Amino acid sequence: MEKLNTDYNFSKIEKRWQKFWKQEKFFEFKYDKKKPLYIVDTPPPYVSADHLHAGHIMSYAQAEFIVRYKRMKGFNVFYPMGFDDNGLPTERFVEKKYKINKAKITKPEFVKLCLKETRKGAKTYKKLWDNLGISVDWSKTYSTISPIAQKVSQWSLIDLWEKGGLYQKQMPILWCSTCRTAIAQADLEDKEEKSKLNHIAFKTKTGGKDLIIATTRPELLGACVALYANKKDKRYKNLIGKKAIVPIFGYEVPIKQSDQVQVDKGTGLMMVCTWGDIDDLEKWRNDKLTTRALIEENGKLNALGKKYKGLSIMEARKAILKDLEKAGDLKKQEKITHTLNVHERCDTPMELVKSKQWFIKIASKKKIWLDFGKKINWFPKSSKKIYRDWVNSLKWDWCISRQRFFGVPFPIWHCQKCGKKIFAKKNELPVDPTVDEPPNKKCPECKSSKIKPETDVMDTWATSACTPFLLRELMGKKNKELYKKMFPPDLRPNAFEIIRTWDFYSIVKSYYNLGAIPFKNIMISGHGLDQHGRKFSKRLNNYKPSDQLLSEYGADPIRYWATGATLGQNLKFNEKEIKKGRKTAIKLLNAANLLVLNFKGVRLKNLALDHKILEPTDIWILNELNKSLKKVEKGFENYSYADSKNELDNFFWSKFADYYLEFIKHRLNSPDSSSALPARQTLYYAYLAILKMYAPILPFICEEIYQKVFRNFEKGKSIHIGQWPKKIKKLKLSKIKDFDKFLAAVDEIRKYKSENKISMSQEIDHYKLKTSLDLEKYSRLIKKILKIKNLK
RNA sequence: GGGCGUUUAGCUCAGUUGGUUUAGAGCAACUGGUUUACACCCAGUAGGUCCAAGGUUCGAGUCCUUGAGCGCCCACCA
Repeated sequence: MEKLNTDYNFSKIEKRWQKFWKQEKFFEFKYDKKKPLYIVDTPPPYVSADHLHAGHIMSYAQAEFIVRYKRMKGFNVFYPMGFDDNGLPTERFVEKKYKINKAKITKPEFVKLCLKETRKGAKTYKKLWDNLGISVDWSKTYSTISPIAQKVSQWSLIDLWEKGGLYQKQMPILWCSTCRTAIAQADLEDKEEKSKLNHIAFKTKTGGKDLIIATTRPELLGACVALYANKKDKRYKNLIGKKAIVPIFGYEVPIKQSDQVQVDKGTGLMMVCTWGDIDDLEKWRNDKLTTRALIEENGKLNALGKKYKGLSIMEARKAILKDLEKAGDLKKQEKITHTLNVHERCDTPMELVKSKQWFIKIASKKKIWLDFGKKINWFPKSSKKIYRDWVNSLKWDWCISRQRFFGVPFPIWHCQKCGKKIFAKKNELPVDPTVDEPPNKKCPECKSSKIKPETDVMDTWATSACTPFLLRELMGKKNKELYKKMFPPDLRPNAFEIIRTWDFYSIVKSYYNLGAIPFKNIMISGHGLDQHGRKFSKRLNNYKPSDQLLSEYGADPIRYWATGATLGQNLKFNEKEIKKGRKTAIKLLNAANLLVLNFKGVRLKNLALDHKILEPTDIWILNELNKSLKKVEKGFENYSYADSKNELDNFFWSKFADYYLEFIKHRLNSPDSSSALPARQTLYYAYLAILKMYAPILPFICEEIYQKVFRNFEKGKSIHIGQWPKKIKKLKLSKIKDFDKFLAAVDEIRKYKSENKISMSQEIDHYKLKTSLDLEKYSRLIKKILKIKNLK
């Protein structure tokens, strides 16, 4: 046993064991038939790693407590880390960082930059996770642009096609005119914006009164296809079925009725354009209106816009309003604040544009998604509702094609002659149709060799949603038994905001591709917030970079802070909680030193608990240990690491340190070795159990103490592998039936001394107990512990 | 407008399926303590109309109804 330095030099300690774990490859997965598997499908973070903060630390640490617990429990844990480096988020990051003009850069040049940033980001993350003690198997890393991920992702797509879940169609779709790509419903976000409600006059053919409509989007005037009023509205009742003339553009549109039109909103008369919003789209579909699609994919007005052709949306808005004003048709402008759907990556208001895109059928299968959701265990339970609500709000099929550079290509070619879609062969993946030839180089239908590649790439989620069945590919198919066992994974941990994307899409893909749920359990974490409860953000400048946090406080104390949030709840950054973690580490060191001190010169045999010689105090603490162990286990089993930590703190600080250690000091120091031996046995056993229970939360300090104090007497090479403590059996509980009275007596005397300002170590002559206690049994002990000459 | 979460000590939060005449913890405050593991400690004290109002019950922090504040999500965007 080695004496420990209680100065707590965490950076030295952390580096030492980080190196050791790496050298010994403890976290590398090796298949072992005898051990049960535990597979974790952890979120592949985006590589834009220049803003890592306590929130990232929190959510990954919380899942990792469970990982370490399972590994100690004897599970064969597979915990690889991926990086999500393809698709729009990466492109946006690179564009911003290098201030790229997309028109002036070639695709290969751009992709090269993306890959460069990707590698950099992955490196930053790896360093952070290592420093934080995230026990990832780095030998099995993947990235979503890597060949293996492309292969799985393309396989999934072809499989979807074969199963009828995939289709391509020309229709109005959600479009981002900044990113110049189709987007999905899940990529939208709300944003409040100030705008103007413009009252615009339409004329009727018969030359009656002006018809005033109110709109926030006057630039769409040239796309107006109808006016709508409610038939209950007396003002417009007579107009229904008649026609109105669109100002400036001068063509006629029908005036129709709809119950959806609210009489008291705007002017009660609304214009429908193709397309201004989702409501327009629905009316257009239901009432089979003519199309006058006006906005192009480049976000500009097309020829239908006549003299406004080529103007951007905002330019056209300005110009049209000016012309309306000139003509006297702009009757009124109201300032309003309204909520817009914007693209979450760039804040651009979403447009509806007619375009040919690829879709996965989801809107018609809500019942299946809900059923699958029920088959998965959600922690906390309430997070299942977030999922359910999202499924119920689905309106669109999942548009998975993106008109971008850096992503997984569709493994598809189109025959120019007969229009047949030619898919790559499943065993020849991955392919890039813009580079690779289609199978047999000819259309299988019409034998034409005029074949064009599909140039779209996939939505980044279309790849990351494959991770449940990508993980097993990392191990290869050689071991068929293992391959089969590796799906579905046991745990998916992630934050609540990607339930509607990563989790939902994973369920969709696993349903189509494998007919099964994608994971058995899901734990949902909250956000890390600043001390005022605000999100960490660059703009607010309200966080310290994560590497600075680590070098300032150490990994173990920060991990301790991360246990502070109840599962699924947000957690405010709290320096005091970090300090509490630091104190716990130091207290563990000090307690270990007490142990070392009392084993000095003692022959270290008979360390196993000998139930024949245990005294009531020993039995009591071991029994309390049993109780705490059960609660700590229950906490980890339910992904409630916070409960585990609270129970553990209570046991270690209050019961073990403040009571038990005080109770046995006199025995350890006494020459009466028959009493010292069971105390030593119990001390050794209970302390080691505490250390093991803290290990998932404070991995570094626990390994330090384990290696320096216990390793010579214990079989385990590391505290982290298969070392979870077991319940102590055969305790003679009949001996401690009245022990709570003894504890009450101790409290009573401590209080007496404290209130009378007597030091605990100062001996007092007499004390008469109020607590009724078997004095014959306990008075000797109490006199020793609390220094009393005569006790009654 | 709809939904979800949240509201408990000065602060940060626990409080399992309703159940002991006294609602917990940590931090902060206060009173003490050289107690040879630890002052990064120990003993103790004080501090609460459990957001509000109603209801169910022998019994409500916990269940129901209504309302308010805060946070998030969704819809409306004429």
